[in-house]
Amino acid sequence: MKKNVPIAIVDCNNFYASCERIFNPKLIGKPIVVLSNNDGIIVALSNEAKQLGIKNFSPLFKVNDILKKYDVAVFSSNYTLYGDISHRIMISLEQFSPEIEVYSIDEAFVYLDGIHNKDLFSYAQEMQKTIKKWIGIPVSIGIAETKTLAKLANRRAKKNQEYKGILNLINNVEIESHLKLTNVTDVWGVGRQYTKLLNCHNIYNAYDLSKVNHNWIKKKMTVQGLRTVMELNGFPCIEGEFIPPDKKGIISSRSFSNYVSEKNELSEAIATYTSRAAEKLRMQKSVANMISVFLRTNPYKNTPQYHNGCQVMLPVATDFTNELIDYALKGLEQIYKPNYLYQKVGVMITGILPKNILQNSLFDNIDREKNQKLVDAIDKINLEYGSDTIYFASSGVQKKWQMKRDFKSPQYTTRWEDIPYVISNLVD
DNA sequence: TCTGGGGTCCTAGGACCC
DNA sequence: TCTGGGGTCCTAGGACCC
Repeated sequence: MKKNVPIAIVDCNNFYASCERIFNPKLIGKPIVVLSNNDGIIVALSNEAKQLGIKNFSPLFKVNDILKKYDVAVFSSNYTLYGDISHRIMISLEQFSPEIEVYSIDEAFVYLDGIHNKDLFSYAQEMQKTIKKWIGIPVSIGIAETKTLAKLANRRAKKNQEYKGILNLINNVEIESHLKLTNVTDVWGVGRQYTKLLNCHNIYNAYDLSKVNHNWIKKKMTVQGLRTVMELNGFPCIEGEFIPPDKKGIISSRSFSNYVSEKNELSEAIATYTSRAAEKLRMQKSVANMISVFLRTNPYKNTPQYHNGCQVMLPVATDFTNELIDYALKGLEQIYKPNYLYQKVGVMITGILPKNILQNSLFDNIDREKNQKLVDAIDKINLEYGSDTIYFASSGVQKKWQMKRDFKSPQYTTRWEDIPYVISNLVD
């Protein structure tokens, strides 16, 4: 039988909080929290903050008192910074294996083909030390024969001080006890709904789950559930993706800092989000033939509720910002109703195709050559001088509705974004 | 007063075709 | 009165992930 390749999952500890700490040594040993967009909820905590009993995903207003009382350092999220740190970590990991699968901003699977089992632990220690020394971020590493088991090992490594952040489950005699000590809800692929269902059938931990009947689990949790069970038993069946595939849908949406009712302000927001989505579309060298627009009031609030969305087909697939904005605004026109307190709007681009196979249409009356030069110029300037250096006037200049970021840290690693003046309205 | 944003995969069911 | 079988494509909705 073919031997499985050892898989390590390298996961940054409290990533966003750790990023904020790199450039601010005064924060070592101090509690830190990082907020979501719009400063709405907590999305990352340092260990010290966790020890104060603060929970992830708590709304800021519910924990304000405790934050003040313990002098917790609070940051708005700074994704430009975190993305840059993430990139550096991934580059460092390439020293250790030719096969790295970047799984999220703070995690990567590292395939350790050819490393003998007795050496895996020290190899992982070397990775951990390197990332701490070069970048300053602490990581935990789980090693196993499948991704699901590696994730489980990682969790165990993180939760138990004595492992110092590394656990190898390959040929590990205690594997059964590790499975029994992992709640089923903490298994990769099991969320809230499935936890409820499994608990109803007396399945409480990863070990219980590994023993279920395959037909039963497929019926209850689709083939994805079956894959999870197989993986818990050491049979890899979740494929790696080494080259990230093109996105099939690109969403851009934000909550407003204050409620918005006016159509012209909603239009500005839609134009702004469409610009972002179009930029991403061009980055992956695609075009799209559908744009959806959606809006909604605040579901938590006891005010008149309205949410709606609509899809607009484009006659010719495109990646031009101005064209996409035109169609998005037509969509808004269809669903907008006055007098509601809107909390959020967004756009989603779908029907995505590679640009290089784009066919010319007989009915196309847009000067595509001219538009191409325009967006190329915009992308080039925004890349060099920071995003939003130039933008379409329909996006608005004042942007009263724009999200809150009251606690943002400076741009330590990327120079331009925070430079305070902006060349606006060069282009319409 | 204040509750994120951006994705993926899978299935069921309807429309349509021969 | 009788009312097939098999295939494809699309969409909506539900689950999950970070």
